[in-house]
Amino acid sequence: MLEQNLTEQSPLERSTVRATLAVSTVIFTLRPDDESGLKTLWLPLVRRTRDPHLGLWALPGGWLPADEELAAAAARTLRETTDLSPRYLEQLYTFGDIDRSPGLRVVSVVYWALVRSEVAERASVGENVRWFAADQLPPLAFDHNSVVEYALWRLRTKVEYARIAHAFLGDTFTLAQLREVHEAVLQKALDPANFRRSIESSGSLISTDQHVAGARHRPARLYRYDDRAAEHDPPGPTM
Amino acid sequence: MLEQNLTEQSPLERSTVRATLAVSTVIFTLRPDDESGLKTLWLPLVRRTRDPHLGLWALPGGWLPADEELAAAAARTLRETTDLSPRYLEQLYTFGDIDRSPGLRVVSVVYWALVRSEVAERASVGENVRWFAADQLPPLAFDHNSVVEYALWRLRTKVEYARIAHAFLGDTFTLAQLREVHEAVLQKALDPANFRRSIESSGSLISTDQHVAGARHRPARLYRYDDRAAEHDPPGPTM
DNA sequence: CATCATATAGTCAAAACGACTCATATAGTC
DNA sequence: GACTATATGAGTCGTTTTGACTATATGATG
Repeated sequence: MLEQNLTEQSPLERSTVRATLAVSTVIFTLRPDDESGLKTLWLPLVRRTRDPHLGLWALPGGWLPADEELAAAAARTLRETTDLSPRYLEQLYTFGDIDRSPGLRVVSVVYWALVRSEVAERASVGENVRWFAADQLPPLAFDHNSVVEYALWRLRTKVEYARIAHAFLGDTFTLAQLREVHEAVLQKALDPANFRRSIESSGSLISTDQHVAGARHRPARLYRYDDRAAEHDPPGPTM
Repeated sequence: MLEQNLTEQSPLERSTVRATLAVSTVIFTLRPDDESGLKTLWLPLVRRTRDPHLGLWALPGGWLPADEELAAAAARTLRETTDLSPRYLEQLYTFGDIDRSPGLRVVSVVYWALVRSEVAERASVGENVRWFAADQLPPLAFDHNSVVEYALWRLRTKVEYARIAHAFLGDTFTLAQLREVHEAVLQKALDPANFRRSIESSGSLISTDQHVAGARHRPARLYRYDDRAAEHDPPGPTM
């Protein structure tokens, strides 16, 4: 940045043609599939109301204001399209291929976010905002299909070693609910006993003394995510 | 990117104050420590010849030309400061805090790179380019100290599960040389037998029928990195 | 109170891993 | 030419982790 061997003028003087910065967000939630009833990953898209790619669906996002932090811009676009606050927000990747946007050189810093399922149910939907099943997307604007694909890969790999699945749930939840999240993300069934063992050994949950009654079986204990455990998470820039 | 709900004019019209895009690169190589003789991580820095932070050392980089790919810009700054080609180059993170550069809003897409040790030995050094031991850096310009710290964390975690260590070496190398790389990066001794076992089971190397002679002991077999194995590496945007 | 369905606990073998032993092959030394 | 130092490369052993499986607990239902 501000490397001196190349730039003898200020960047604004040097070139009239500059890359433009945008921020986009891949927002995941879990909701029951219409057919199977099983929970699957969904994400909101916005319809483009201008060229390029007018009419196509695209990731929510916008130009980066010079006075707004990157993560704040991602959270804002998330709020504006879904009326939700992210339970988890992390930078995914920066996409900057020259030809990814016709005409203008656009470099997009993409974030990915997780929001709670129940809240997302009543999330705003309109003519220009719609939720799609993450693995059944139509052709999207720009390179957004591959962006989503990469975000999906990141979510699926990270859920296996990081404590992020609880971001889809409320403050307290049963192990069965947490397992349901893992199963939905990984798209495979998990053994309840083994799942319990691995979660317990990770020390990421605190067991409350509350139970959920009403079901036609032994009541399940409610757990809470252990915030103190987050201190042991990998370092580096998050959010 | 090009989100429509927010932006009713083109971004250029909308705001005269825009963020400026830069690309920087953390370039790692291995070289023997002056005292211990053990190989440690080193990286090249450039001295700032203008404000802000005039005189301080900084990561090599520069403004992003609108007609150059992000990774190409990273590789170019790498070539311009070290005269080397990267054996490994990957996007690290995009740093964009509002106050990270005084005055101007600069968003830096940072790459990290590995270059071969032997070649880096004769790499260009000058008044304004110098190599530093990665864990003994002076106070750097901007947020570059934390950038390097994050790059170091990324290198150390990734070398344990990805096949990147060979990027420090030549086309063929002994297992002892590869182990020396791992030991230098992880800063701990590794059991030769166990290291051999894990590498062999990973299937990332092809054994040649060549051996290195001259040493006062049993000659070690030379191995070659298996390019076909790279197909099984994680997907997503690389380089 | 028998039954059902899931929560929770426990078992067992295979695989992965760390620490360790030992035979092998060269170059240098006597 | 025998001996020695040294690192390669193969193998052993016990511990930990992991996946598949079995068994028990408990409230709701009829």
